[in-house]
Amino acid sequence: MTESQAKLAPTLAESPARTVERILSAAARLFAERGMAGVGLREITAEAGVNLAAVNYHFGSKEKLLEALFARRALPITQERMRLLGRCAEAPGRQPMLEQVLEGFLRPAFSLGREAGVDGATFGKLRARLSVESVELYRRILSQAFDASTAAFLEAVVAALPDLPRAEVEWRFHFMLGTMLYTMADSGRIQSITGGTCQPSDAEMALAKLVPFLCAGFRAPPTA
Amino acid sequence: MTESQAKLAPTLAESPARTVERILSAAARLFAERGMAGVGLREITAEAGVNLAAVNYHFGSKEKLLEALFARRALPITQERMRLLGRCAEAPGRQPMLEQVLEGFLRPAFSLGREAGVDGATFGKLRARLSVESVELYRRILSQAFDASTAAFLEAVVAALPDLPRAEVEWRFHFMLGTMLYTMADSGRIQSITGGTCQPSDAEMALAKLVPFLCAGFRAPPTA
DNA sequence: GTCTATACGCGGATAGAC
DNA sequence: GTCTATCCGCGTATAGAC
Repeated sequence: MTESQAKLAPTLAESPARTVERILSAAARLFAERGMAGVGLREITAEAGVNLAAVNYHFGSKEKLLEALFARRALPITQERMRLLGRCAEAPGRQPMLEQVLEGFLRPAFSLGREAGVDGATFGKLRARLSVESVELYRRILSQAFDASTAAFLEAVVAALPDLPRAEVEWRFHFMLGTMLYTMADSGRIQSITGGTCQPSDAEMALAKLVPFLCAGFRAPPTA
Repeated sequence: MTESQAKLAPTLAESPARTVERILSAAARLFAERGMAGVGLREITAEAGVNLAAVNYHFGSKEKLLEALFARRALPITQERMRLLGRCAEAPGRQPMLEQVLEGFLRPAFSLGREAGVDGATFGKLRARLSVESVELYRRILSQAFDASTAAFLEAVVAALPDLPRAEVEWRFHFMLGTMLYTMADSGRIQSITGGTCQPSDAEMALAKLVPFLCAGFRAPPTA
């Protein structure tokens, strides 16, 4: 707390007063690995090396802890998304507009979030789980974190496909969310079916396969 | 249990000895609505009108109950899938092979499972939730229920796209699973973003939008 | 302000009475 | 076969140490 502590901080110290960070870090990893219901506060606090009650003191509840964790991780993703969207432009030598927009939407989701010891893929799993739940709290968390930037991308796709009715674009955008989230979830199903030749955990490969697939789908003729 | 009971069964009876059925029915509805962690055994047994311990007596555990429930619901889906796959054929006046195969795969998932008071959509939500979890038990349940029929459909898609490398087909098949499961989950995200014009809960509409989108994606040129 | 020890109520699970 | 009583671990709340 005081400056003297910071000055004297030993190399191998327990990093006192960083309780909040330690909890967030442990919770991020454990929630993402085993889900909200699969891990208890006692395990989180043990891993973080703090007292059980610290979670409720600093965050208020297990759910609020998730909320805090999520807000922190989602921000860099949406920021990077908006930055990439701003860079999209029709120009000779560049990819078509639709490809640029989809890549701008998908890449941050796959590659970002590597802070505080939890990589982006792990956070992606947590996000994918929350995304299929119908718990009101989870829907609120996701809405708050992603709706604004996602809506901006939907508009960009609508603009990139002027001949497609808006309703059609919305359906296909919904399908895109499905492919994105299911790939982030890395459920192991496709490996189970094929024997492991296809590895959704390879983010760069997933992007390379996903963007052309989705663009072709978006460009299909409108449904009768 | 005995024949005499069946003969004398009163119209409004508590249906004794149908305890197992009553539990399965209640659990199917509640699990699908609020997820595995969101509902307790006390609520399930109360709804079923049976004693708390009956679940553990008849099934062994909450997880085993889920397993039993899932096996029962998945079977009609895979059976219908295989029946439709057998009917797929290249013929004048019919849709192209790929469209037939995808429709055969997707339609039973969206429309089937209406037994014991729980409609297909509700079961679909449960299925979608399990599908993004990394709990070993859930993976085993899904594998056991769906791997065989799914593998058969993967082969059919490979055959319908002879110019596409197998690895490419596998990636796209994986993407298809994502669109299917996310649509079944009916997460409310697309409604939240668009204001509700697109309704994934409309199974017939979802199929009509999904099949052309996916076929176009499958038919995209192979990735470099 | 931070953190700890401790207690309460509820969850799934189980042993044993009937 | 069925039910009651009980167990242990969970999230949570709080009193008080530092």
